[in-house]
Amino acid sequence: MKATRSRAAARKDNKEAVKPVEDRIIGKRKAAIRADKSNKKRAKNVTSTKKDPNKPKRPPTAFFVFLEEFRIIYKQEHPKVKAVSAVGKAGGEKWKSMSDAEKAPYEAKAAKRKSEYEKLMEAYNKKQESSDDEEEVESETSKSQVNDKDDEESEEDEEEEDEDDD
DNA sequence: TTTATGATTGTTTAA
DNA sequence: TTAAACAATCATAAA
Repeated sequence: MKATRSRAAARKDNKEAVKPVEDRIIGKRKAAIRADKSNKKRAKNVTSTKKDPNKPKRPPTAFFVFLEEFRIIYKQEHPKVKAVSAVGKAGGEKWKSMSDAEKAPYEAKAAKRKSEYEKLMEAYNKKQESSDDEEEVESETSKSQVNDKDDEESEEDEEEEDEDDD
């Protein structure tokens, strides 16, 4: 019921309602987002901008980076839990419980991701410039995934920075 | 089969 | 500056 038209209505509603930001509005937002997102996955964009042929996705925030690990741990302790919301709630709670020092490593990682994101953005911008008239033929249907199995990204620059002095 | 949804917080972005 | 949108996950439900 909330889906479909809700996605548009929700967005508008929120705007008109102008409700507090930290009131955990969620729920509706994501619902709308999800709908749009899925749509964009197959189509193009959702709103704003014009069209992103291959716009880089936003880098995970420190919280998300932490969540990635937390999810694994959570699953280990709760192998029966299959709800994504469960991990989200638990992760969020823990995240708030963590200190800045604990989040530091996660933030560092997120920062790094962001760095790459900026780089991708540059390329993306360039592409837009190039695509000016050139209709980017999206042959994703054809290409899809060739699966070259070249996935070797063992470039793990490990930077162990244990800064616990405090 | 495929897409949407749910829940978390942080970052990003557009106006 | 502000408010909204979006980032991942994954099993399940609905169309």
